[in-house]
Amino acid sequence: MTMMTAKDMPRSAATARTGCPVHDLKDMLRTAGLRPTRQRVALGWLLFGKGDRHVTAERLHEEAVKARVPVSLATVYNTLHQFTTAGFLREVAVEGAKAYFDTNTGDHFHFYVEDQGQLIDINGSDITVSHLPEPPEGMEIVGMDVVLRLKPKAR
Amino acid sequence: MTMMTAKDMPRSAATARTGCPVHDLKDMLRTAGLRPTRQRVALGWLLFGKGDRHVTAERLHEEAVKARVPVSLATVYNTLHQFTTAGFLREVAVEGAKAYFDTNTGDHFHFYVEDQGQLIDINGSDITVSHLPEPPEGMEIVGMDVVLRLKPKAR
DNA sequence: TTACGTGCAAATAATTTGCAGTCCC
DNA sequence: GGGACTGCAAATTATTTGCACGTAA
Repeated sequence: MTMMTAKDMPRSAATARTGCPVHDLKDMLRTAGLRPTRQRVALGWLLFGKGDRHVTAERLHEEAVKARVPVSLATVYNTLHQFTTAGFLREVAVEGAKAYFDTNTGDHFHFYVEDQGQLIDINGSDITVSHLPEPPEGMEIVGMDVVLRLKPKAR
Repeated sequence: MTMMTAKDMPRSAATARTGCPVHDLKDMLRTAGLRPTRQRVALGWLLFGKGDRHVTAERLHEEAVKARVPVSLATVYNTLHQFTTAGFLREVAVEGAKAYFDTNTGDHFHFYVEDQGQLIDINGSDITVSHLPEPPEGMEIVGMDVVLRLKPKAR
């Protein structure tokens, strides 16, 4: 492994599909061995229905409640982890205790606005990481995180 | 900003000094406006006395207790954050709720062994990140994290 | 029907905070 | 001596778990 750019990255699982979104979602879930329950379909709809997103469990829970899909916070956590295990989401570690989940499942890069706790995708950039070192014996690289931390410019 | 390699990175604050280590430590603290209390000197000693390290608050607390420097976990947290604010440490976000503190304060790169929660410096490597994108208007890039996640090789 | 899911509330884990007592300058 | 520092315990925050009940296949 030596080189990788943002352009190589796979897109999110949902955008690869066509046809009836709800039907596709159910298929997605079944393929992963997950029953397409009301909650999972609703959360999947919120997550994959509008392009790439970054959410915390708490924010997704708020959204679901607003969308009149009452679901417990615990189930949101369960579902996010099931989706992650299934490969529909990727967990992004940025700082502190908050876990962010990203619908763009490939290795890719982020801006992180420290003061707002906001994650921003770096898309279609020429950003390149080269000369990756060999992993230690018996290990393999399973992912790469690149986070550029932002702050308001001092003036 | 376009290019940056591990070789450009500054070393840790402590290794830049010479002479009596304890004296230097106290100087370091005073310079940062921190009183050189017993606990802070002891923690500084543990942190900067043996080259670059990565610690969690909990591990450092264990070490301090073993080294017969009883200090409360709360004070360890306080001290780690004070050192970070002063620029002696850098916080590394890798995953979950754990915060790692690194005595190497420059932007640099890590391996992270997911199963063991272990951080490994990538030192003296040719790893290069180029073509960094411009930050959004009014923002500036204040740091970069690159984490390569490792797992035991499947065989 | 029946195993898988869900919701709730309680349990954990990591970290922070309030405050009374202690220590450096 | 006085404000900065520390330790303890309680409070927060983010997340997980146990278990009775509900529901998709």
